[in-house]
This record gives sequence, structure tokens and C-alpha cells, in this order.
Amino acid sequence: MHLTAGRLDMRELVKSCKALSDETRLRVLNVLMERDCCVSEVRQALQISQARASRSLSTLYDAGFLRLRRRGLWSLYSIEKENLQEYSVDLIEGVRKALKDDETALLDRHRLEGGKRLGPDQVCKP
Amino acid sequence: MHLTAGRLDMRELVKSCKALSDETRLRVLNVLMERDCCVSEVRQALQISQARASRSLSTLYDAGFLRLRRRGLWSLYSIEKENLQEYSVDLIEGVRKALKDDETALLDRHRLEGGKRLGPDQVCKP
DNA sequence: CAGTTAGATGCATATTTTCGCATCTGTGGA
DNA sequence: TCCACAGATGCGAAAATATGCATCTAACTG
Repeated sequence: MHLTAGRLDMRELVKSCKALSDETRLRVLNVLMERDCCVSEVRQALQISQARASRSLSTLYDAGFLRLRRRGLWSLYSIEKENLQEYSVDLIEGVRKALKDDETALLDRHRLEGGKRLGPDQVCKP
Repeated sequence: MHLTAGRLDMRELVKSCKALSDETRLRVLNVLMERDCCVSEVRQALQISQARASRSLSTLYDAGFLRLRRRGLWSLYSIEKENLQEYSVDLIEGVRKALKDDETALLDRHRLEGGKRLGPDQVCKP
């Protein structure tokens, strides 16, 4: 094991916390905890604009919380598990606990289930 | 055990994450992980203005991360342990891990130790 | 009671962030 | 090759933040 010797972790941490400092992005993370989603699914579940959904996902991605797989026209986002920073595991766990019983979070998750699946699985043939 | 049924946790969580989304405040939290501090000790360790130290502490306090004990002229801040939200435990743990080896954080902790103790313990007789 | 000291806060300013609208990009289908 | 659709992004306006300076408050001291 080489010495990673975190030197500039402060900036990284600020970036991570900033990414979690917005209701929309927390709601996005919340639905992604249920299952992988493409942008339009997030948009539907949260009832927000396309641009807003896309930007929220990008921000979370840039902060290292998400993984992105392109499938044809779709961008399939999921919570990063492999290359997640150690401290990010704790942050995400905190978010999960906090939103477990939150009204908005519950509603978003409900809409995600209820909404008809528009994801790449139905349409895209790799 | 009554049903607390966390309903409005989203706002709380956003507030908590916002509080952690600033380098100064993370540095403050970092030194408080070493030991309880009054405002001027934080100011010295971080080499920042009095107003900035005071405001940073207030913000963290309002977010529920800190405990405050007044001792005469001094305000003694410490990390809240008793009444800390469950999810805040994870958030703080994440911060601790991230800053463990960070250069700035190390320097701040070093200055905290080195700095002559101005705290209430020397001065205040309860 | 007046002076001193630690800390809190109002105000003004500079910076950052959010978000809709419109537009651009890239991929797959006809 | 042209069209349609998912998603990314530039831009500008509005809102939220951070922070220094000066000032105010409260508590101990003499």
C-alpha cells in the first residue's frame, strides 16, 4: 500500500460538502440510493426541469459521488461504490440516515417507483 | 419510544451540509476535534479575524454541531456529543477522516497546541 | 461606577451559487 | 443523410454567502 498522504483533502472535502448543500442534489442522491437512474427519470421523480436534473447530477458526479455509464442516448447515473473516497462513505451514510423518513424524500422515491421506466434497458440494444 | 417520524429532515440536512461547506468552518471543526476552545483560541490557531472565528463558530453551533458553555467572558465551544443528530455523527466522522492528514488541518492543530492557553481554565473561577 | 476585555452583530461589498431559457452535441433510427 | 430525442452547457438575472470594519453587549476588575 503506497502512501497516499492526503495533502489537499481540504479542497476535496469542501467540494464534497458543497455538493451536498443543496436540496435538489440531496433529493437526487436520495433517488439514486433506490436504484440507478438516467437523467429523465430523476427529472420525473423530482418534478424538476431537465437542465436542473442534468446539472445536479453533474455536480454530484464531479464531487466523486456518482458513477456514469453512457448507454446510447442515455446517461445512466449510479452511486459510486468502487472508487468512493473513504470519507464520502460516511457523508453518504449521513445523508441516507437523515432522509430515511423525510417527507419529500419519501415522495420522490415513491414517484420513482410509480413512474414508468423510461431507462435505456427498454430501448437500448448494446 | 415515541414516533419521532422525522418529517422535515431535508432542511436540517441542507443546513448541516452548508455549515460544512466552507474551508474556515471545517478548519474550526478540525481544531475542536482536538479539544474545547474559546473563540480567541480558534482565532489564534487559524490565524483569522475575531469576527470570522466568532461567525464560523456560530454557524456550526446553529447547525447543531457544537455545544456552548459560557464561562465569564469566554465562550467555550466544543463538539456536541449528547444531543448530536444521528446523521451528524456520520458527517463529522467523514470530516475527521478527510482532514486527518491534510496539511492545513495539521498546521492548525499544531498552532493550537503550541499557542499559549488563553482559555477560561486559567482565568475563570466558577 | 468607569474601564477593560471576549465575543456577537449590523452594514456594505465582493464573490459565489442557483436556475430557467435557449442552444448545442452526440447517438440512433428511418 | 436527415430527423428525433436525451442530455450537456453558455448566458444572464436573482438570490445567497462570506467577510472586514466598526460597533455593541455583557461580564469581570478596580
